Amino acid sequence: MSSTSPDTPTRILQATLSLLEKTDAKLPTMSDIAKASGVSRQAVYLHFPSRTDVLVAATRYQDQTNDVNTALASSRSAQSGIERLDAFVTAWGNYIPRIYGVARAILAVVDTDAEAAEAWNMRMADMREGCAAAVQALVADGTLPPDTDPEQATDLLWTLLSVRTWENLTQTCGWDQACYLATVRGLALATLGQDMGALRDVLAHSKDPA
Amino acid sequence: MSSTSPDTPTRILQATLSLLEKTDAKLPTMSDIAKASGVSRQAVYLHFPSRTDVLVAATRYQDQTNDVNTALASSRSAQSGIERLDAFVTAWGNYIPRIYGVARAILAVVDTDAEAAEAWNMRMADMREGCAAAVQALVADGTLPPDTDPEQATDLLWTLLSVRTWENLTQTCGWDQACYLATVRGLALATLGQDMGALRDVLAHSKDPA
DNA sequence: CTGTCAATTGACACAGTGTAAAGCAACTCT
DNA sequence: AGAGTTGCTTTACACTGTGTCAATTGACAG
Repeated sequence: MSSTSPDTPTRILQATLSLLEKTDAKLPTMSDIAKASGVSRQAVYLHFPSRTDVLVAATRYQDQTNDVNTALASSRSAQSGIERLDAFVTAWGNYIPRIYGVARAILAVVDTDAEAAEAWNMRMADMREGCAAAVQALVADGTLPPDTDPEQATDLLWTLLSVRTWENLTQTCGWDQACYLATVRGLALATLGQDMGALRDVLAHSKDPA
Repeated sequence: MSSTSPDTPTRILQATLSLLEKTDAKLPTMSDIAKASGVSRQAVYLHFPSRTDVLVAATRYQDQTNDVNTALASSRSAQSGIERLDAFVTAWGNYIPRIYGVARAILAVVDTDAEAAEAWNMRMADMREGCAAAVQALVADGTLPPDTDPEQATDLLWTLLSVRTWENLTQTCGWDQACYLATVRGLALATLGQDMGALRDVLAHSKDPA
């Protein structure tokens, strides 16, 4: 299937992704995208009505080729709530670096572009469902601390796992991925899992953040 | 002193702040700023070389009039490390809503504008010193969990107190400020303070997040 | 041979930033 | 009072980037 070159829309998306993945800050213009795709600038408009649409389509294409859901599915098969939480945190935490280049581009235009904001919010809503499911599993186990509102716990987990948090710790503070992951796992379990014994078991085969 | 109208640069900054504080998303253009300041667009360029400079100067002006340092100073007079941490988290957590409008504007251009990024990073570096000082106070008390690297604890606290985290919880998730503050205080203390007894004391006169 | 489709070229409108220059009104200095 | 200075205005322009439009080309299918 890679023998014959893919159709133009696909080539544009692939070129856009490759542009976004090189982290040299500057966001690509339509001309950049066209040049990288090997087509004229107008040809891009033939397939995507606006720059935002290209970016949004690129994220969808990436999600599709990376198959997020498969990555996150493993957490659904976990036994206990704690294990499920940990599996979800781990899966998502390891997925973020793969999407960061594109996420950065979208996030940069989210403040000014309603359509981009919409697209990003939908994507994050999907992820939030994973958080909600993990919290529900904790509730079912009775592992969530009794004075904790599930809704609020979901918000908290969702914030902890946000791309911004990942960005802050790994990009700005310079943590490596392993350290990020260990910390975030520990934090999620410490915050949402009251059963400290189970917590210790899960953390046992995980390196310490330090 | 408010009897005579302030000089033009000041009026521009004040007008910019008032534009930024109405949270109707769209960032003001130079024309918007000029109009709101009651001067011509070119007059703005007479005092500030670029749009970014206006935004940056506006944040400085705001910090100056709000006197951040005074607000954060209270944390320095705290007795124990735990109390100091809590005072710092509370002071900063309550300061964020006051600067959010402007912060949003700066953050929106940070991804595309190196100068804005520089200005924002400096501002956040100041805040980070407060985090570092609070962590140091914990270290001095021996209250920081023994396996925790102070540097890393600072990063974590800094991330927890980031504007993005505040934005996520209060703006996107719709938490009210009291709820945000209670949660963040609890999280900071639970994560960085190992002395659970002292923690409970501090949390005693604070409403529960729920 | 003729349509049709994909893409190209070139031109244009529009918004927003930033530069430049000429003019104008008020204030100060001596 | 005259001269210069300061602060601002008006007008014009260059430049970048987005998005639209129309005419043209090349290839392929019926």
